[in-house]
Amino acid sequence: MELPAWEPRRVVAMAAVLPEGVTPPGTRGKILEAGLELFAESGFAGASIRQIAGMVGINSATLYAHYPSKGHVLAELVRIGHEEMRTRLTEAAAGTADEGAVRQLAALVRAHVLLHTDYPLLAVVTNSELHALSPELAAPSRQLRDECRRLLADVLERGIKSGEFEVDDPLLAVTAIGGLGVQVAQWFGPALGRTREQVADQYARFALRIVNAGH
Amino acid sequence: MELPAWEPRRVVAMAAVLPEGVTPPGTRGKILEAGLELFAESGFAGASIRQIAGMVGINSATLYAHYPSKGHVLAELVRIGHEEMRTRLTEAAAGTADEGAVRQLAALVRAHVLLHTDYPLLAVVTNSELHALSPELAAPSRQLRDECRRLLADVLERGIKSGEFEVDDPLLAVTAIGGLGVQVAQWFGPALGRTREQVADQYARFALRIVNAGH
Amino acid sequence: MELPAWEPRRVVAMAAVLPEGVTPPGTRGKILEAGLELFAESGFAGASIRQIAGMVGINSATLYAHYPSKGHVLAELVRIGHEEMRTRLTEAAAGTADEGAVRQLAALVRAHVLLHTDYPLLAVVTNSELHALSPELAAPSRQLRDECRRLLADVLERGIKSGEFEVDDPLLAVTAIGGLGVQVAQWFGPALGRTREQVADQYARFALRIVNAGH
Amino acid sequence: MELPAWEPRRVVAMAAVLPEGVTPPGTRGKILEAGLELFAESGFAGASIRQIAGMVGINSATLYAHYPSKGHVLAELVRIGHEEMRTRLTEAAAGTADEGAVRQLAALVRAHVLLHTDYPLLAVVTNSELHALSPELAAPSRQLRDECRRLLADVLERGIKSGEFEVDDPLLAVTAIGGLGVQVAQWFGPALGRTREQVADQYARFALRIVNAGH
DNA sequence: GATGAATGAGACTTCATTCAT
DNA sequence: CATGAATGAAGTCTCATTCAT
Repeated sequence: MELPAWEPRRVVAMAAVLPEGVTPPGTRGKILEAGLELFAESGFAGASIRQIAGMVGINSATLYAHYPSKGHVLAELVRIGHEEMRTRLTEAAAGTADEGAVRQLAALVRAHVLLHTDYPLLAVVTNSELHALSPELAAPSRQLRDECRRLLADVLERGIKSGEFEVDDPLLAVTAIGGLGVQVAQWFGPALGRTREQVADQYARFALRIVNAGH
Repeated sequence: MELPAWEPRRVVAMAAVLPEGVTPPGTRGKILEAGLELFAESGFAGASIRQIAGMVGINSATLYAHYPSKGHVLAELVRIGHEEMRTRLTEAAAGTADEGAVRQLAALVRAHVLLHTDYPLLAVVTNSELHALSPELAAPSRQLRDECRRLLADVLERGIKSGEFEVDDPLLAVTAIGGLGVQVAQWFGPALGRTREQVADQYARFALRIVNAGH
Repeated sequence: MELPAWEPRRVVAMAAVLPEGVTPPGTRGKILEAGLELFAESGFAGASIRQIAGMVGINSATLYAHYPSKGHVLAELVRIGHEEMRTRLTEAAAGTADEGAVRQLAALVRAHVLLHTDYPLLAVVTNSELHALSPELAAPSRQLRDECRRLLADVLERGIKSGEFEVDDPLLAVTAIGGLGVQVAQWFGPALGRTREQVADQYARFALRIVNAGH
Repeated sequence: MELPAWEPRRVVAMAAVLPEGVTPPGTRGKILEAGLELFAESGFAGASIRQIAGMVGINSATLYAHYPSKGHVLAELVRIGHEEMRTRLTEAAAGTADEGAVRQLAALVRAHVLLHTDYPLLAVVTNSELHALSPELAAPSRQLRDECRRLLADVLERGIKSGEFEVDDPLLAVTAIGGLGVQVAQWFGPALGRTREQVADQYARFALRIVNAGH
């Protein structure tokens, strides 16, 4: 097996893409995209307001006409990331509510993985920079995050109750499955030679095996 | 299922512990431990030389009598982390060389997980701050990291060849399994209510299921 | 004797009141009042154009439709303050032109004190922020100020010549008497428990004693 | 009477002199002196850290090796000023404790005036920039200030009780007398053509007249 | 009149690092 | 081995002001 070269960077992907419809118009949106790229690459502390402004092509003071502080730029990114996650997972759960836990878990994991293949930068920032926010700025995102964890835990519980899943330690299982998707953002890219769908399907199968579905 | 409260911090663990026998004596060692704690909590860019010195109880200028730069402190931590990983994985592989791929994979995953339960701060720094190092300082660690990935990949290939494992996409499987352990560092702690052994055993089972061992 | 608590603020009074008939109508007047309050509290350098605009409820750019610069707001306040002083002192002098120097000095000091009890914020700004103006903007106010000092000096000279006053050092006397009133603006307020008239009468007596009237 | 030209500056004096024995040695002392001059001339908000550093001849960052913030420089100046005032007034009161209230009041006013002729810049900063300090930094100075006001009030009460003074409104009298000295700092200088002793003696006589001593 | 966006300058402060002692 | 003092660069953010709309 040939292992692709591993790069000591935070993310492999490069394009700072935000979900459709959420990017504010004009300068405000450009600031958000520049912040996304720089926060993903260097972390919140490692990215400077001047770098962001420079990437946008504005004076660094102009940034403050759009966001009251560097933290607010991160907060908006983190909020967008968490809302997209909540939307996608909720839709996945809702779309399979009438089906068994197996299909619902698969749908959730697929959605989770696709979120990370589609917006790897956003996912990295969302997952690993939340700690840099003040409690007030972090609060909305924390709540969304809890909702998502709950969603996955509920499906697991449902499958266990119905006998579809066989799990020794449900908490560890939900943690492991949730972690699977998170990691995707750090290596998914065109160099991998696999489509987003292929990765999502494969990871859904991994998740089903972890819970011993079809035992 | 009750989900433990999720905290937006980089690590749950608190004690800045380094593997036995590798901590330099005296001030040099204290600097390393302080750096470990601060880099884990705030990242390389977010931690300052004065914070480190303050935690050690020395003047920030004194730090330069022990390390030539802030980057060298991180580099030593990252090197220690990678060497510990290499050592543990190599020993796990060597100790099961005469057994089947199933037992060898289990041993590798157990070792990988235990590395992250035993040195969560070091693991976080090792995994997520390597990008902050210059290529020269990062080079030794990159090589160790490749060795470890190779180790895991080889076991997988062996198991596939022997028919013990049944895997659609070996690369994704090795990636997923490797990622399992990495995540452990971010949430393992006493509040979890599980011992390191319990987590390691469980995760080893997850890995075996992912490769469909005992199909 | 119970000393009222001393507060390290520039003024005790709070209402930003301007003399009747001099406040420009509309936004222009509101800017002037906001500037008065902020310059009195924080000084010219310590108050920002945005604070002023915020207090008025307009955009900071709008301020420039009414005044060409921050300095011009201060200049107008300082001019108003000096003109009010000149008006009041001139009237006091004119109203007692036919009486003796004793009554004229009393009238002048009373007027001076009442000016400071009635417009303490304006007096503070007028007295202590003139230095922040460019020479051109400060020139008109400097002239008014000289006129007022001249007015007081003339009464003193008259009283000395007539034998009503007995003064060792006229310059020091006029300086001390002038300084008496200036200080009033910094502590006069409702908490003092004395009316403006009481303070004015008392200070007039102090002035007469300083010049040894009725020796 | 010829009135000396009045300058719209905060102080007439120029030399940034601190009381003997209180100036810290080396750079720390030079920073204090530069801060004294600039705060007196432009106020706390109007003087910049770079101006101070420039006047000392150091990089602005170096200032922070000696004082933790701009506010701490002002706080030390204000403290020195208040301590010098307390020392001088206390000595004046103590040196005349065995004499009558008349001589004690004269001694106090003389001391107060001389303080302002000797350290006019320090007096201006001490009197008019205390408001710029945070409550914590201002606290020590506020206490000293209260002590001094109490000292003057006590002498007045003593003189009233003994019949040496005849005062309608003691609070206004103590306020007026205290204000006399404060103003001195703003105009005393060589151009005045009077020595410090002459001004102090004259002002002491003014004070005694205000309280109607020798009626 | 009023505004949002923009800017160059500069505010205070912290950064990693150096060096004489 | 340790330090205090120093520095140039850079940090985040606010300043007064301008201009097209």
